Amino acid sequence: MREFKKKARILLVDDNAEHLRGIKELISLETNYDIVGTTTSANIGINLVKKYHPEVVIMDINLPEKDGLQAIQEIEKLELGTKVLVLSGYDDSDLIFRAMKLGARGYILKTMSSAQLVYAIDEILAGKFYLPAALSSRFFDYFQQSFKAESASSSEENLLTYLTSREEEVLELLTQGNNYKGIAGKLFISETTVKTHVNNIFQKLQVNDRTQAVLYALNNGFGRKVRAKISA
Amino acid sequence: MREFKKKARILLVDDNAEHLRGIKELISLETNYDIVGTTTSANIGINLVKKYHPEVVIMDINLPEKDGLQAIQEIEKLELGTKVLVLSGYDDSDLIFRAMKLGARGYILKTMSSAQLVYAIDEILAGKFYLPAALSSRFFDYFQQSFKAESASSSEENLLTYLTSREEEVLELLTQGNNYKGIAGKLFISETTVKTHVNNIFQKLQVNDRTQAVLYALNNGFGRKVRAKISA
DNA sequence: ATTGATGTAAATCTTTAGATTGAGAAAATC
DNA sequence: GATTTTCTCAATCTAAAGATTTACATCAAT
Repeated sequence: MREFKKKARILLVDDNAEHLRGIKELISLETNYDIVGTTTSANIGINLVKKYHPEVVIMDINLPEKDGLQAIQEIEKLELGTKVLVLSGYDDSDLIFRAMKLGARGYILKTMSSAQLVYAIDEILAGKFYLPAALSSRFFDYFQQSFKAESASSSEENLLTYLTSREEEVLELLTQGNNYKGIAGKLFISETTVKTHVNNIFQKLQVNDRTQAVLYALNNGFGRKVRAKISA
Repeated sequence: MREFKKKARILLVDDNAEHLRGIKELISLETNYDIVGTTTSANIGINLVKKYHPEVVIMDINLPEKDGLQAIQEIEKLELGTKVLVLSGYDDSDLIFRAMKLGARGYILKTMSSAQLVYAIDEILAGKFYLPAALSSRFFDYFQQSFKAESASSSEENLLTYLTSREEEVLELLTQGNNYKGIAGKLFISETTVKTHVNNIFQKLQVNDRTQAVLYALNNGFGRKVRAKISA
């Protein structure tokens, strides 16, 4: 079934020692898994990741000392290709969203069956992502919600459309923090020409200075970049 | 099986007339669906949504006149609870991501089986989201990638931490497009004091002017908002 | 008690930004 | 062919921004 012969190294992180044993037994039944460690501490978990380079880390989120989300982030920062499967007691939208944002490959609830856990591990080992339908819906609801306010503002007339292509170039350089001299040098035109363009941009965007122009640009999808209203 | 008795109104939008007929026949076999219209035009499709208020719109993305993504956005803007299922020929990550971002409830490929299409429609009618595993993986890859650069930059030293609380207030007002006079008025301090603060901010953020300061602030998670590197 | 950080403010000066007017050349549109 | 946009540039002017120095009061920490 699977395209790898070697056993997959798995690390368990859960603050509840009993739960830890339970999962360990469950997973031990699967011959393809090799549990390289279990711990109740996020910090120890991170060190175990550094030591054993497990393919998968099954991680509880509500850990005592260190936040599970932070642990995910730190594991991702190691760039060892370690895949984190979150095993949480909470189906909170924000938790799911943040876990996935920080690099988790899957998120399942503790109430789910052992078969589902094994399935999730297999999917993740195969390079896929795994979110059960119910959690997936929560994720997407949250995801789309975070873009809603933004598209509402873009429902108004976007003044950026009135800019000429040259003005767009100038504005692009403005959004990179250039002054007149810098823009003139980069576009190989005189400084006074840049001033003309910038003044025309101000008129069209109905702003008074470059800072406001830059802010308008960033908040209205300029340069194919969008400012998402997502809490860090 | 399903918890609604009334037939679900469905609208088909696809620029390929043959394909349109094919889908129509497929869906007609399902007794629970009522196809209220088919069209090859995005604009006509939007008008049909206004007229018939279908539960589900099955929409092709690469339409001639108007972009399918834009059509999704406009349908969402109507706020009729219409659920859009994207039926696309392309499994491009960016397309999937943008479609979901704009409010699509599902995304399936034209190469998929009719059973899968029906399943997708049912899931969406039940209020869930539907993304096949392969497309889901593409989505999450793209999603996580869009946050990666950001967390990388935050791994560097964040100069914003050196600011005093008063300087943060001043910077906050700078990021709202205020000039010296505006900031002075809002903080009930003199303009020269504001200049002092602003100059100190420049020193600490290692920038030369207010535009660069504002850009630094926005790109480094100032004000609990984060700029996601996501294409519009 | 002294030190250091912070917040406030003024004075002065240089530089940049922004507003306005006018104007020529090329390209697109009609 | 005439007209309109667009891009270019200059000159001039006012306003704002930014740099620098000095100074004083407060508060927290040593």
